[in-house]
Amino acid sequence: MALGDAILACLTERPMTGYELAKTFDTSIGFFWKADHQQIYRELSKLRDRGHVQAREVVQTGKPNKLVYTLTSEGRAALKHWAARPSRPASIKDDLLVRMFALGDVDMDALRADIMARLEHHRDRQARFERILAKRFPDGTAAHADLGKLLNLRLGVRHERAVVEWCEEALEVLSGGAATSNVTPIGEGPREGKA
Amino acid sequence: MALGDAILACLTERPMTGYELAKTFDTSIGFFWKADHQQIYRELSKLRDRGHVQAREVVQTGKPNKLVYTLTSEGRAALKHWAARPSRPASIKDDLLVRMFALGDVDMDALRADIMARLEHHRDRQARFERILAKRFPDGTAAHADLGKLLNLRLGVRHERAVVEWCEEALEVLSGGAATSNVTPIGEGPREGKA
DNA sequence: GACGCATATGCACCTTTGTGCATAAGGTGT
DNA sequence: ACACCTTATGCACAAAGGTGCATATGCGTC
Repeated sequence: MALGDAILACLTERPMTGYELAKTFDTSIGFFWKADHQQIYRELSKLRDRGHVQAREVVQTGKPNKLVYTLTSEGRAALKHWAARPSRPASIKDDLLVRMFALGDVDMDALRADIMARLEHHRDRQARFERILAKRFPDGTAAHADLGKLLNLRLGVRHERAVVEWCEEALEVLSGGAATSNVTPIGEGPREGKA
Repeated sequence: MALGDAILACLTERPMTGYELAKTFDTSIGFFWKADHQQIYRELSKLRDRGHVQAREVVQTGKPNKLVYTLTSEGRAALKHWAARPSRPASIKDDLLVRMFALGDVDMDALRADIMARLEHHRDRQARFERILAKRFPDGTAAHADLGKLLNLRLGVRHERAVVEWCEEALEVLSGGAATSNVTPIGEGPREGKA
């Protein structure tokens, strides 16, 4: 039932329609929690049934009427209650790692291409997070309620950076050349960050 | 259908029973892919129906007979085929990040306690990965077929290290004291690794 | 002797997630 | 005129994942 709570968390910011929530899940909170619009609409109905959100219909012309969902006090309490229990660490569950595990039975060229694509993907995300950080929190400071968002972005940067470094290492190791050696202790390599 | 492929990947090492696979999913490959025994047995039946694995019954006394599953050539081909398509990056989906996002509506003491528990958890995992690395790959070298396992462990170390550093940062920022400031560029802090 | 633990397999149910499709209207491009 | 994108909501079905329970037995231990 974590998606429901993620939606409640979004609605603490401001009331939103399902459509807006879907977009939010494509950007800010969606960086670490993917959900498409069907899931969100379904979950919203459930939350409404439980009384955690309240829907207000806004009549529109030309477009279908929209339902603006507001967090109720019950919803806020439910979120607080949920947040009070210890979280459990999520597992990584990445296809690529399964491929790596069975590296002996895998086409190496495809694997290398895959890692290269991933490298770009994670570089992109790292850059995106850094851009958002610089824009939303230019002094590295935030009001209390926004501290979590700042920290989430910083985790994003750290995580993507770690994966980027790993992709680079993997490509080097798998390049065939110095294949089986020259692995250096982690955290020693050149570091081109904002140094 | 990724769990099925993860099982096939495990079986490239050697034939195993469902029970052994469940244990494997608790240790090596399970560091990044959790699955309990029910899931594994279910998936094994499916894989057998598809002809990707073959079951051989081994009669035992005192214990229920066991079914040793062997990867068939069809299974190996299916794995290869699956591995050839580009992987898609997994999202993080961590409860803790949702809590952080809604930080204004959350009990701060519980949140801090949660982060502290996580810090320990990730430190443990980092240490475990480093221990396994040192034991299985003492020279940082591996035969081709094992390179993926080495790299996976090194990703594990990198990932856990990133999260550990973030937990420390989060605790500092949320400690109330210098609450809203003193965030330094990432990748600059003291680094107590094997330096 | 009762209790739990390791070995070994599995069913049934429920929740969560993913995919495809449907509706509805205005705007933009060709 | 027709195709396609954006806004806005939703159903139906299938696949995947998680929880609890059931079975069977030998071994150690309290």
